[in-house]
Amino acid sequence: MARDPQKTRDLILSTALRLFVEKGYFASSIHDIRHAAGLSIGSIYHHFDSKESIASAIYDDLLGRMTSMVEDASGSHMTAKAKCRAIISAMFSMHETDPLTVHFVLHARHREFLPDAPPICSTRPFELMKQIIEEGIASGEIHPIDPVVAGAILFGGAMRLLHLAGDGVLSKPLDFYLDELFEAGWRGISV
Amino acid sequence: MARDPQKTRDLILSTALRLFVEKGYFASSIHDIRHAAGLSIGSIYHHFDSKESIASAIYDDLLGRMTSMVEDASGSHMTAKAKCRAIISAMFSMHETDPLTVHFVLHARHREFLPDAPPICSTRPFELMKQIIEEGIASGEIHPIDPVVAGAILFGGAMRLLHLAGDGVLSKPLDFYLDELFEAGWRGISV
DNA sequence: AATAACAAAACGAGCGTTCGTTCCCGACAA
DNA sequence: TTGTCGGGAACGAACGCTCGTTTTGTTATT
Repeated sequence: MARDPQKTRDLILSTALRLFVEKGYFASSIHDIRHAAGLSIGSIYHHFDSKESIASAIYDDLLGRMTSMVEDASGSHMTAKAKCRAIISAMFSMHETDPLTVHFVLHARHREFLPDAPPICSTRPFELMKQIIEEGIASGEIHPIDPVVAGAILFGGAMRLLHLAGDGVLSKPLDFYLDELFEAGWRGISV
Repeated sequence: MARDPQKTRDLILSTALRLFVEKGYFASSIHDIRHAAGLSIGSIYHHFDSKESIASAIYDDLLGRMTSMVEDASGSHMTAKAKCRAIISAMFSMHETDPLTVHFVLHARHREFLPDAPPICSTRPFELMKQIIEEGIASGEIHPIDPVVAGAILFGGAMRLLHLAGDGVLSKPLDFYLDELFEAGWRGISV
């Protein structure tokens, strides 16, 4: 086995992520991860304190990536409309390149095995989305309705599609639906 | 203990549902249910074959209730718009009277502990919703976009709100948002 | 030589489940 | 009325097993 600590650590994380998504957190034992990664129990516990800390590391990593994705999308556009579209587009293409990550962040019941994690809707990326909506209302781009409702229509619809894609019930790739989805969602909440 | 088999059975189911929602399926042991319900292990296994069959019974029950709810809402209205609104309204009021059930059907990763259950989006109630959307497109009420997209906008937004309500992050009761939500969603997909 | 990295075996708690037993109550004969 | 059966319901100690974790031993690197 390659004696490269960083590589081993990443191997543990990616293997665990794959198993967690495929079979769920509780149905994936440390021994399963050991076997799938071709490592030993000792090696895994050398790099991580516990099974929970593996899940925690995965969660932190993907939350970080999602945050920077939303920040990028938000920072490189001026209008609320362009920002929202960029966010949804980025989430969709993230699903193509890294479906496991998106699946994990959307489907996994993190609070069930990460009891100390805050509810996902109060994490940074979701706070940013809410903020963009509020600015759009303030600037007159978006109907003066409750920001929660506007967010639910626009991003809730996108998440629903991500869910369906994760369950493998969509016949087309996600990008195929992007234009229609965003237009319909935006028409619903724009002035 | 009251020697009424039906009462005991219901007690097991309601207790299990509460624990499953509160702590998750895997974190709730049969012994926990035994303790919370004030029963014995033997009694529980007298009424159910296994822990999984308890979850299965809960799942079947709520899926049945959801199906009849959607069928009622669909049958007592003529237009797609009225049907969709009735469905969302019924789901919202179901959340008020029986939040645990809604939480279970929306949040729980059923496939994780009910491996033989079909994906929830291919169950009866969700098929019915899809069908209503398709009829609305055929009759000219709804924009001729992909039915998947229309469904995601309208029902995905509602489900997002149900999620948020389940996480306890909404300041108002769900009914408060119903009008705004449905109007925005419908404006997004109607002609 | 010292230390980080990995391997393998073993551990003990807790899980879902089993099973022999007890309890309760209606049926029915004496 | 009384007694005694039958059987469904409830009980709970105990089992086998899997889990996450710890301990101990080996290899590689500096």
